[in-house]
Amino acid sequence: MAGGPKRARRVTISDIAERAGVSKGAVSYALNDRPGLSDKTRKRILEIADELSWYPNRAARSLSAARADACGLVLARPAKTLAIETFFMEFIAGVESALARHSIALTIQLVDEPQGEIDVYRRWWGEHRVDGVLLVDPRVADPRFAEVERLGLPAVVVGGPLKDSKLPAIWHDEALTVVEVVRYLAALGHERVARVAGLDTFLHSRARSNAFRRAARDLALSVRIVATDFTPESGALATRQLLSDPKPPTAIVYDSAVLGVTGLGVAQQMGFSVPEDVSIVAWDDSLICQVVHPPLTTVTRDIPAYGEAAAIRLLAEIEGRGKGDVEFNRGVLTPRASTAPPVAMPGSRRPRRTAARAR
Amino acid sequence: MAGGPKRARRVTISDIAERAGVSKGAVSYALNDRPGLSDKTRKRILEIADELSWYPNRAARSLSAARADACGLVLARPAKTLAIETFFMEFIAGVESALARHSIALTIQLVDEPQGEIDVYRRWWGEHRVDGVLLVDPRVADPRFAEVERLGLPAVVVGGPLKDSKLPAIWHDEALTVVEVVRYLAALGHERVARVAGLDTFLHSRARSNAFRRAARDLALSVRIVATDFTPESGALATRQLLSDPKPPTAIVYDSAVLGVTGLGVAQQMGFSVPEDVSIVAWDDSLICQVVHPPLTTVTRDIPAYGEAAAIRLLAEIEGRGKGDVEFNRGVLTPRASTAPPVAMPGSRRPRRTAARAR
DNA sequence: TCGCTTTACTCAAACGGTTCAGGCACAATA
DNA sequence: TATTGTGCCTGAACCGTTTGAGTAAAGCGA
Repeated sequence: MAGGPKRARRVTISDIAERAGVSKGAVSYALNDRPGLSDKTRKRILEIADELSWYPNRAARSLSAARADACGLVLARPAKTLAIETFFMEFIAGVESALARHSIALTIQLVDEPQGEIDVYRRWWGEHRVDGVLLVDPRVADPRFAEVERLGLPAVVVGGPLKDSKLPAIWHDEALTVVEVVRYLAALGHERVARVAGLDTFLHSRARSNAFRRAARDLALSVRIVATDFTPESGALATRQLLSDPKPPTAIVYDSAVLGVTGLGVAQQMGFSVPEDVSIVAWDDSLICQVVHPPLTTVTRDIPAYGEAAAIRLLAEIEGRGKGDVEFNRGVLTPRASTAPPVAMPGSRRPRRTAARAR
Repeated sequence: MAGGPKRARRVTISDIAERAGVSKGAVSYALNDRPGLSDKTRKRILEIADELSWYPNRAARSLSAARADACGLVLARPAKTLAIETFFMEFIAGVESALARHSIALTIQLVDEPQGEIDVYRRWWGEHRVDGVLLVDPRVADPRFAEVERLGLPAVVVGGPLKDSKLPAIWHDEALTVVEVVRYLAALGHERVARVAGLDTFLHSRARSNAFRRAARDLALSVRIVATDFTPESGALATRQLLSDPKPPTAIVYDSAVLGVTGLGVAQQMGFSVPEDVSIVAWDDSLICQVVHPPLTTVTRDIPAYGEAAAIRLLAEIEGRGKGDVEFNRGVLTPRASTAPPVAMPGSRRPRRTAARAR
């Protein structure tokens, strides 16, 4: 009671019915564009609804329609890496724009660990809080898929396709893009390429690593892959490892924008000039890749559009008109100044230092 | 019908009542820990509920309790800048963690323009979709406040305090932090300082600008302020403007991490050495500030904690036990390598170039 | 034994929509 | 004229939960 804001009683269809001198049922028909009313009455009801600025009570509607008019997204990455990875914010923006068109809300929850994610799905579905969910960051032997199927909770996996689950997925061909990148580096003349990968338990990261190794071997390039946990710290470490090698790679492909930018910094700090001594490619583009010097060559995807497509597929799934996986446009290479032909340094152990930074 | 997932009928309190041989009312009392039941019956009911893995149907509960058990957050910045600013993701993480403890969902919507934001509030409140909202990025003469008050929608403004509205706000003392930063730069020996501000319509940005100007004048420093729209492009432009001056500032304070990193890049590209020729401070910290070279001196705030406090205040407001504004810990200066005493260059028009980049 | 309180429940009405089976008036048809 | 529609609308049940009113039985003091 202590001085909370006054809550005006909100308008219901009964108010409209009373005012229009008809029954609740008639009002419902009018508001939902269903047949069985004369145009005159329909128009009058709609006008009154508008005049009273009526909005349907979602709880009431959900209760009888058994729909929540909301979709869910659980993010299970540590808050620290979530924030610096622009992927998710862009993805959410895309999902949102698709859902908003259908007046469907997006409910978000952040959790610490994968098991917590499953608990959220159970609760959400049990409470009828969501009609469906998007599963991101599919993992190897991911326990979420079986649980979601068991619950009967409509879901779309972002990334895939999945071999061990019948859940629909939206994905794009990572392998083709990887081949494009490796071929590009080979064409520039690179013979020793490396990849700083993300978590090897993530399907997409693993798929890229496999494709990378294969593509490099096909082109007879020497290849090294170092795994990270997507944190800048681990990316810096990986870069140091790679560049400390007696024969360091002349091109490094990073699995995210953050890793790429971090790697660039470390390389420059170690006295390597980019792109002269080492070329750098980052996987997802982000404005941060464009403002560093040199700007990074990246693999660019339209992430908001990806999110939008995922949401559209989920809505189809919820309405029971789902039909298999969706293949999305693959990422394409956007060359910038961080990649160039390697400067030959036959036999030399020490990198050329064009812009040495004092200790 | 076309092959959508099968939906198992979900458990209701009637099922529990039947199984326990009691009425629905009794079940409700047991599940809500209300008096009027013997311990034995209560225990039995709870066991059955657990066994059937029952979850309360939120729609039904909302309908009778007139609560939505959800809070809303509308983000009205362009998707592009939203994604690169880590502030919001961190903020959301904090909000989320507080709400999750009360099993309250967070509903997010992105809109293009401020008017759309108001429409969303109207709809959300009309539909009983949320119990309250957090208003971010308060502006000068912000139309949202009056509308939210008119609706009676519980809200907490993030940033403030507000002069022209009775809405509760959570804020921290920008002026004190600004003074700390300016004093620090003055103590290092800087005599010409500049600020690359965000949108001047944002209250927090304006507050910082005012405090900045005053603090610099108090210390007899020459001061320049350039406004941006928070995009990297506008930050780059502002930096170029400032550094093209015959007597360029020897220290620039940027209003965001993105602006700061962009500014650093531009400065270095223009042949200015950081921190020798120009010191750089960025307003919010982010890992990206730490991985560039040199790492940026920043104003650090605990943003997740800020979000958490905002959510807690909002919950209080919703329950009608609100009590004025909340003052949060102000940001503190975290000095890193991007700030140092300026290198004197008496009369020289050209900056010293310690690490000139070609062209 | 009676009256009174307490305990432990039941019952039914909300909450705000949707939906379906009528019903009434009027027109068309046989 | 009787029958059959048809258009337009009403009334009531229903979705799953909360909640206040009602009640039967038990407990208790006198």
